[in-house]
Amino acid sequence: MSNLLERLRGRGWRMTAQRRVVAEVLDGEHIHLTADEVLARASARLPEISRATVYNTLGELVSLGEVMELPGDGRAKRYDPNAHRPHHHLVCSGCGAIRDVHPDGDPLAALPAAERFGFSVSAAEVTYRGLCPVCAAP
Amino acid sequence: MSNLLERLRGRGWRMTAQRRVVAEVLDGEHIHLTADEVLARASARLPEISRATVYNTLGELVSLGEVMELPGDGRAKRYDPNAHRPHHHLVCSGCGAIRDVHPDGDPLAALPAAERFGFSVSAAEVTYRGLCPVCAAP
DNA sequence: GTATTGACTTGGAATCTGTCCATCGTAGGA
DNA sequence: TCCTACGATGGACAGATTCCAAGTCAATAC
Repeated sequence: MSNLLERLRGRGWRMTAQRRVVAEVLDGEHIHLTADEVLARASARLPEISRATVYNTLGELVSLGEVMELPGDGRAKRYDPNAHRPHHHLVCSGCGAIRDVHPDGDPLAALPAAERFGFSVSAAEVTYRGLCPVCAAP
Repeated sequence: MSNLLERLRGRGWRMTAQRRVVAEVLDGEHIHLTADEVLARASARLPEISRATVYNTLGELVSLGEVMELPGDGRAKRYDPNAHRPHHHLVCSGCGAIRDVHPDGDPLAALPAAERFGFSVSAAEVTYRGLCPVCAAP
């Protein structure tokens, strides 16, 4: 992600302090923050950043393909910066922790033509559910 | 689903007109209604039913494992009554139409132990995305 | 059949997410 | 350095869901 800012600048993105901070907050592995969490972390570095700007910037990063939007299991969507490397997600039913995972094979291949209802199917997202070591312990 | 009411009664569910109507509304194949749509259809049969009751009843059906909750691609969650028969979903990126599908094999098997991070993984949900025949036609 | 009681329902307020908009500020080119 | 178009701001707004206090009723016991 360190070169994300370079890439964005190369695409004609106007660089501002706010956008830089949002991009920095999303840097790392197994990061799956809600917009509100992004706002909280960004505010710690740039207190005057506004909620609208966080939403705008996240929306732009998503449509640029740099960030993946995950349908929230609870209410809020989560934002995953590893959009350039295809992966799926493993979610703890107890505490909600999320890990990026890489299953074998292509899940798309498992859907027979007879089950496609004439759709042109282009992608498959897999969500695995279970209990993390901590929540499974009691 | 016709025996859903029997099963619920057997589990000690207190049967009320409201709960019966909500359960009836969810009867069928390829049913994926939002809470608001459930309310609208339930109101047609029982005009005085309240929104809160619909949410309460849907929440109970979900925690009883009778109904599956689908994270809404747009805003509102959708409720799928076929929870007793495992299946996955095919969603049209154009119009949002949803079909129940049954891929070959068990997607759980595709996740190697090394990718499970110590979780006890118990389920996998697959969402296929593509364009339905109507939306694919230019 | 009637009384009883605790679970269920109600409707409106509150909350949580996310979007919109008019105005102000500023990055980056001239 | 100056301009200007694009970005940021914050407050209003909207949609979805949850909360709550008060009223209602299904199921059980008598």
